[in-house]
Order: sequence, then C-alpha cells, then structure tokens
Amino acid sequence: MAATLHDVAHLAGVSIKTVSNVINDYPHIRVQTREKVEAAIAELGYRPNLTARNLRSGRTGAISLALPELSLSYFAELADSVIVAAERRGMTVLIEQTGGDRARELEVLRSPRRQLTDGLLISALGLGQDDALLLEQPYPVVLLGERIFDGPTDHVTMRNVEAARAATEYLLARGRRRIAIIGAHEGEVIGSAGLRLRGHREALEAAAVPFDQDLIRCTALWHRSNGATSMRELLASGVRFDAVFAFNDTLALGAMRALQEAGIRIPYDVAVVGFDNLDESLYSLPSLTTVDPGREEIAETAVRVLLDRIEGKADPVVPPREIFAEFSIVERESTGVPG
Amino acid sequence: MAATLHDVAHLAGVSIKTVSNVINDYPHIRVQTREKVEAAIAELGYRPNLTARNLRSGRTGAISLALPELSLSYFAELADSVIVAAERRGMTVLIEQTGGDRARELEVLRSPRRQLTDGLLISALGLGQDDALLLEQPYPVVLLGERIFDGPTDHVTMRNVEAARAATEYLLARGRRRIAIIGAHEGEVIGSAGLRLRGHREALEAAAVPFDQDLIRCTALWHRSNGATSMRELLASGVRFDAVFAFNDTLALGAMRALQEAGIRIPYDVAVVGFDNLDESLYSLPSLTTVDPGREEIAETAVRVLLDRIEGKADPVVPPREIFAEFSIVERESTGVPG
DNA sequence: GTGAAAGCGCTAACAA
DNA sequence: TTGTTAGCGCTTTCAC
Repeated sequence: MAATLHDVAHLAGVSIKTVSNVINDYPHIRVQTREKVEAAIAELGYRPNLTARNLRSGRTGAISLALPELSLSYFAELADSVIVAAERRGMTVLIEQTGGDRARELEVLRSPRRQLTDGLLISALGLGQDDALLLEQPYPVVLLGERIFDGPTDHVTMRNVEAARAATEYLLARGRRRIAIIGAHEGEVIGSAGLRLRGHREALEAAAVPFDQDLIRCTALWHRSNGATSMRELLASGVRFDAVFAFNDTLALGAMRALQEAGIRIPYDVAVVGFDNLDESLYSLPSLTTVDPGREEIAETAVRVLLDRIEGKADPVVPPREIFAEFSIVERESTGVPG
Repeated sequence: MAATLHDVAHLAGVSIKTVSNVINDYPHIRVQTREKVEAAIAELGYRPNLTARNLRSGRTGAISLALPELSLSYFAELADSVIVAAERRGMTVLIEQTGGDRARELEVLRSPRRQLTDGLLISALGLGQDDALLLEQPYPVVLLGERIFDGPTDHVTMRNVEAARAATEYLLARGRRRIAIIGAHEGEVIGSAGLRLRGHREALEAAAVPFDQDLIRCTALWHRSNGATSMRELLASGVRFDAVFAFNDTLALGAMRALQEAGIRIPYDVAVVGFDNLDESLYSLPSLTTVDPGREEIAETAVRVLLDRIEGKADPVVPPREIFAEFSIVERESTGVPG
C-alpha cells in the first residue's frame, strides 16, 4: 500500500498539517521541521494522492480535448499543439474522438467523464448553429472550429473567409481564372466548407471573375481518397480549369495524385492550393502551396482561455469571447516558384 | 452547486445507501423505492461525482498513453486505435508526449500524474534495455515498441526482424540486388532500426547477396525531411542501387520525393518499400509498398492486457507477457504492379 | 430491503 | 510555527 500523509506525519513525528504544508510549499516552516518531513517523505517514497487532492480541491489538473479523429493529420497536429500548450501550464490532456458525429459530440459534452477533467476543448464537426445552447455546461467549455458562432462559450477559430479569399486572390494574381474547388459542402453556410467557399466567391467577385458551379466539387469527408475521387470526377466531367483550391491539404494531396495520374502537370497546367499547412505538404511532390491557419496560435490561445475560465480569472465577468488566429499563405511549388 | 447523493436521498426520502444501490444496479431494491429514487435523480439532474468515486474505489476509468509525438503519423494512428480500443471498454485515454526523450519518458513513469489514471501504455523511444527495471512501477504498465525486451512488464510489439526480412525478401524476389536502407541507427542492436536492419541482413544472407555498408543511411529521426535528406546524400555519394527499404513510411515518402526530384523513376529505376502502412502511403504517387505491422492489433491487445492487469485478472499470477502482432506486406505501385 | 456510519487521502479553517 | 478537525462525495461493511 502506498504511503499516506499520515504515515509521513507519524514517521516525522509531526501532524499531517505540517506535512501538507511542506508539500505545498507553505512558507512559514522551521527549516528543521521541513528537513525532518522531507526525510520521512523520502524514506517512505511518499507520493501525494492526486485523486484525494482533486476531490478536496475540485480541480483535476487535466483538460479534455474532443476532436473527430487523430488519424486526420490536421487534428493530430492540433492535438500535439494543445498537449504542448497544456503541459507548459502543468495540465495533462485527455482525448476523446467523436468521429465528427453530432450525437457523439453531444455525448462528450454530457458525459460524466467530464468530471475527470477541469474543462473541455471541443473541436466540433457535427454540431451546428442550432446546437449553440447545448454548449452551455456546468464546466468551462471552449469551442474550436467553425460550426457555431456567437455561442455561450469562448470560441477560438481561424479566419476562414479571409484566408480562403486570400488563397483565391493568390491564384487570380497568378493569372488563373478557372479555379476548381474541392471539398465544398452542399448548401452549407457556416462550417469550414461554407466559409471557405464564401471567401472564394468574394475574391472572384472582387476580381469580376464569373463563378461557375461546374467547378465546384462537394465531398462530405476530407480524406485523401475523397480528394482523388473528386478530381477524377472533375476530369471526367470535361470541365476546363487551370487551378484547384482544395479546402484542406489532405484533399489537395489526393487531388494532386489524381492530376498526376492523368498526366497533368502541376503547376504548369493546373496550380494547386490547399489549406492547413500540414507537415506533409512540405514534402509532397510538388510541395503544396497552402493556407497556414495559425494552428499553434489556436491551440495556445484555446488552452489559455480555457484555463482562465477554470481558474475563474475571466469568469463570469468576461462575456464569451470569439478569438481569431492570424493566417498566412505559404508559397510552394504547386503554384509555381514564387518570384 | 451540483446535486449530491445526499440531496437525492433527501428528496426521495431515503438514505444515501439506497440511492447508491439504485445507481450501482444493486439487485434487491423494491420497484417502488427505485422509482422514487430515479424520479429524484431526474429532478435534480444528479450526476455521480467521479472523483469521489475514484477516491473510494481506487479506479479512475482512464489510462495513460505516452508516446513520442502525435505529429508523427504512426503515433497518431496508434493513438487513434488505442482510444477506440479503450473506449470500447469504457475507458478514456490521457495522452502524454515525450518527444522520444529518455528523461521525459522516465518522468512520465514517475510522475504523480499517473494517479489520474489506472495504468500506463508507454511507447518508448528513449529508454533502452538497461532501463528495463525502471518499468517496474506501483501501477500496471504495458510497454509498446522495441527498445526493451524481457522487462518486468507486459510488452506488446511487432515482429520487426521477421517483417523486415520479409520486406527485403520481397525486393530480392523481384530481382533487386542493390537495396539501400534509410533510417538505420548507428550501432543499434535492439530498437526498431536495429531489429529491422537485422531482418534485412538475414534476408540478404539467406539469398547470398552481399551486404554493402555504403548502401546504409543512418538518421536518428524518422521525419519526412530526413528521408529526403538521406536520399539526396545517397544519390550524391554515387553509390549504385535499384531499391530502397526505408524503415518507416514517412522516410520512404521523403525519399521518394528526393528520387523524383532527381528524375529517377519509381519503380522502374528504383523500387521503394516502407514500413508502417500509414493511411497516406496509399495516396502517394506512386502508392507505397509497405509493411503493415499490425497496428490495430497492437493497440487492441495492449489495451486488453493493461486492463487485465488493472482488473487484477492476470496479476500477479501471470508473468510478464511478450506479445507479437502479425505483420503483412502490402503491395503497391512503388515496387511495380504485382502479378 | 434499507439505514447508519466509517473512511478513502487530502486541504483548509480555526486553534493553540 | 504547528496541531486539530471537519469535510470533499462516494462506497461499503454491518446492523436492523
């Protein structure tokens, strides 16, 4: 059986309060007492029982991160950044996968497992604007992603519209006029796909380039295979295009694969732009021009904002905040060497 | 403030024991009593406090997974599989990133944070055979990976030697004789790199193909960029080769990129084989022939074995087990269309 | 079939 | 500066 505060106190010949004081770095302790206690701790190999501490303090030292799935590179990299940011603040991260399914996202929000952690970071894909009120929970929640705006919780997200607009403007500036889109979601207004499509259209409009529905390919999932399939469909449809803006890098990589299979040269015949700035986009052939949505900033900010709420610094005085990370366009070979 | 057992008991006009019985599905309760209690639970929106339950029961319902980093695709996919396997058994997963650093791996083993979970799955990269005894901890530990064998804990791993041998045999069977290796670790015997190199040499020996040190490229990290760099070095060295066996897919993808930049055709001039069977290897151009090391089986088995220990089913009667997942070669375009 | 009460290991008022 | 004590919310003997 592991040693307890009592065992240590007994061995050191002091009260448990004194031991507790030593452990918690309470300042006013006689050096002599402290040493006695520390010796006893060392001898017994005492380690504080975090569960008991948690029960008492109401804090667990962990936060939950709910996301669709780790095998999607974007979320793996996001989780990496969140864990690093949390660790820097002494917190650990418990991960839940929802598969992007609304029912499972709701389950995560309501699960008693939330009590194992002090707060929840949820990257939702299935929830929609109508579910906004369901984010109101008896514990701090920070929303990631772009499915819900103006909800009851803090929200950290990226500038989807502006970033997509910049991506399209970038292609237009290089003389491309027939820009195919991969990854649209039929009828979506809010959501990554909807917002990115809006940004794209804004750029077209501003440049007086006509919008052509035939250039838009919808695909619910943003896996590599969907990118390849969409591109094959596009090619089979016979529609003419000189650029592709894929709504994430994974789709873009799949699409590049299909383009190359068809003998189409990138960027000479078709330029390709992705979104996410995944590690692997730097190593594809050709390397992929992409939108860096500020993933690390999002993770860092989300953790900070969540901890503010957990520690009560921001609560409840501060109303729900909507925070946008800065984006940038990363130029690589898939759109032609810059300069 | 959240409702407690007391509140429910008070409202239902029973004792807390009765409420506890209802919650824990204790069989001998009068239907009438149960209904009364359930009504009270519903009315108060009562949710059991897991922390208190944990303190009392000594179980948390979570396990820890320590791995190098989630942005390495193999570990992201492994984490995905572990989370799915754990969830199937009603457990959640807390993830710690060690960066593959020995000191941080030791820290994970000794951290008081381990008390937030019932056991630890550790995929070590920094620990070595000499650290075996440090795996002995006052909580269940299951080791993943190939840095330590015959340690004091259960160990779930892949058949590195046999799988690597099969990969090389596969290339030899297709007439390749000059097989370059990417991802070796200087002087390593145990460890993924050491074991895979051994398998490779065994295959060469069995086929009486001479081993040439000039074909071996060492790189400590197995990132894409290292694969590309190693390949560029290899090409610059002027050594002749007709195949590459990269010790993981990420290296292989980086190497393919460098080969293609140099105008070398895959698989005509050089065949490429990877290791891990990552999702993205299916969508590269050309798609990558690779070793499937049985990742899902590893995750599933590791979680099962860990829970056996946690639940005391296997403890301490059963001695530490060493379990190997089955592997297979997945044939794709990078070694020529099969048949 | 249900209740009373002890106690998991810790923190924090309050006392001394 | 240190000790005493009352819980945190729950499970679990042990009565009744």
